[in-house]
Amino acid sequence: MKGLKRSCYCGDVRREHVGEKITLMGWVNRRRDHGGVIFIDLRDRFGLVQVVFSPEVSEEMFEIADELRKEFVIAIKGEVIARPEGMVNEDLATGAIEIYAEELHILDRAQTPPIQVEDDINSSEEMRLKYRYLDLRRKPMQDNIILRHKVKQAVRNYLDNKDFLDIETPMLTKSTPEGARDFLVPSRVNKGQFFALPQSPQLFKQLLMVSGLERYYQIVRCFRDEDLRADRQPEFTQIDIEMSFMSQEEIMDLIEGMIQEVFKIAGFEAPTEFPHMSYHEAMDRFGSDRPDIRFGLELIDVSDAVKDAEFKVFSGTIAKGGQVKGINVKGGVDFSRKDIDELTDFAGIYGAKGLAWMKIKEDGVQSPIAKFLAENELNSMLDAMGAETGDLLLFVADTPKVVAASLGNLRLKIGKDLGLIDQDEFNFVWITDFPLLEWDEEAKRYVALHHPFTMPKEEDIDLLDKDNAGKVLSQAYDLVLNGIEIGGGSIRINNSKLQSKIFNLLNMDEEEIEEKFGFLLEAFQYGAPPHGGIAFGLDRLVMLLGGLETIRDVIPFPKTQRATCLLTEAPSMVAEAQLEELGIEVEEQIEID
RNA sequence: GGGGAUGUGGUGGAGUUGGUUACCACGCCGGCCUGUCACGCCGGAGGUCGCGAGUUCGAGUCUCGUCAUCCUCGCCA
Repeated sequence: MKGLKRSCYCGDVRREHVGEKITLMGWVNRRRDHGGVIFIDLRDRFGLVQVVFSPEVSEEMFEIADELRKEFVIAIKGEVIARPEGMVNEDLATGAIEIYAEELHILDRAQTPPIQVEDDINSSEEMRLKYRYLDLRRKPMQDNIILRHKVKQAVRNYLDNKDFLDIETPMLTKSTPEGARDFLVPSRVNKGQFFALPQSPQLFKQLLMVSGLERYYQIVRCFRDEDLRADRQPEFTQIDIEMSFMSQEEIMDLIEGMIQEVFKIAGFEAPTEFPHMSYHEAMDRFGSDRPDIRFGLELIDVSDAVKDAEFKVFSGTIAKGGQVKGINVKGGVDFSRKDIDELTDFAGIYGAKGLAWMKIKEDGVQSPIAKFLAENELNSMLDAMGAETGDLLLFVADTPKVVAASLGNLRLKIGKDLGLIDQDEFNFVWITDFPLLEWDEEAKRYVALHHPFTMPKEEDIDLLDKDNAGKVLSQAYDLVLNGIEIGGGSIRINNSKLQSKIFNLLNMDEEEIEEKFGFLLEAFQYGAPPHGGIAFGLDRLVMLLGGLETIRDVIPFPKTQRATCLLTEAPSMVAEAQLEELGIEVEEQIEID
């Protein structure tokens, strides 16, 4: 660095430094060449400052400055000068001063960057990912990274103050059934055997409770080999927490305190409202277990009103155990036929076979289905829906699952399209009282809704048999922010008999239980404390705090939707010798014409 | 595995019913300019229109296939 020592950051120079000789290092953000004088905006992580090159200060440096281009890395030494009156830049934190450069050293030259380093995105995400190191020079991206850091720091401070220990758990671990597809890692020492990367440190944190560590946390990478989405990456970061001797309510209280701390440190007002809602109520009113309750447009059940209707689409569906529900789009009477067709197609994505509609006009109800409904049926529908002149009512008749998915998502779409959502609001809700198990029609067995280590509600434990298991509720809780699940947890089973019973209900035989979870059941035989915990999706939390649309913007080096890294071009082929060492053969792709 | 959107100089976009020299902005290069800060002015370079077939006298434009990126259903305890 040419023997120079950086004396301060570009963004930190202020009026009080006037008269001082300082040394700055950074990147050339912009060059303005006025012939007789050259201005450089010098950038480092902390901001921008204007550097002036004038032949009156140094003829030699002025000539070198002529060579400077965008993204050159330079060091300059010079005096801080107060800008003359009228030349102060109010938009810049350092706008009251400028540096008259007496020394200039080019530390590294730069080719013209393929994407421009500017605040406003001027390139496709594909380009940004390929040149991520340049994309990350942009201030909005650096802000995201800094926000992420602050959130992690707030979590650490809060939990540290509450006697939690940061404890690491293995990344090379055991593949388990249930849950997401595992990423596998072949074992060279034990050919033909595989480690799995953790989907979460679930079992280890429970074992740490058995070990008596009492309060554990870890900000930890987790891996799930499933298809990607805007808010799903194959590797993501979890704030993982577990504690002993705490009830569900105590855990939720503690977590609310953590969220408040995170918001404060991230520069937001601490949220105060953390309402609770049962899973059943969430599904009923919003068609989702992660309801966005920033707006209304709730789902209303009209099954009772139409169960005997001549209209078979309604009555027939109810007879088969289905339901008919609707949403009331206030003032939606102006929706065109084309608009409604589009909504119908949208509902179809989620399995709805159709979308019935009614427009409430001055002169009565306009609807293609009105003629199939008796007057009293129509009236009780309108009554249930709270219909008024100017409203558009939309109905779906199907299984409860399809009704919830289609109307729930339709509600979100219309809420967004109509601008019913306050974008600046942070709205939390705890979802509780989840069913412990869900019947999987395809697999013909129960599957765990949360995970198989979740403690049933104490009063429901007697119901744990093949016939009634679907009715059992669990001591599980999800924290939902603005319609996105940011955390989920539960009180865990700490008793090997009960745990075995759950495994049995999940259709695991004794042999499989022993092979997959023998170590856990054994651990529970040596004095396991009551315990529970929660895990937060750090990426999603930071995304929401940053007002962003995708977690890729808060992950320095994310994968594309096809799970590749455009920067490193991973994954890639490996040398034959590497495979041989692992005892792995790759099947040739057979091409068929 | 399914549905949808997009792909045009370095970057982002426009390109009409298929029609002859593919346009704009930013960036880049050169010149001028001592107060700009998205500097300005003048000039210039830069294109296998993602790739491959097909239709046509003629394809950036139409058809089919394919690849890539994004959104999404399934999937994600």
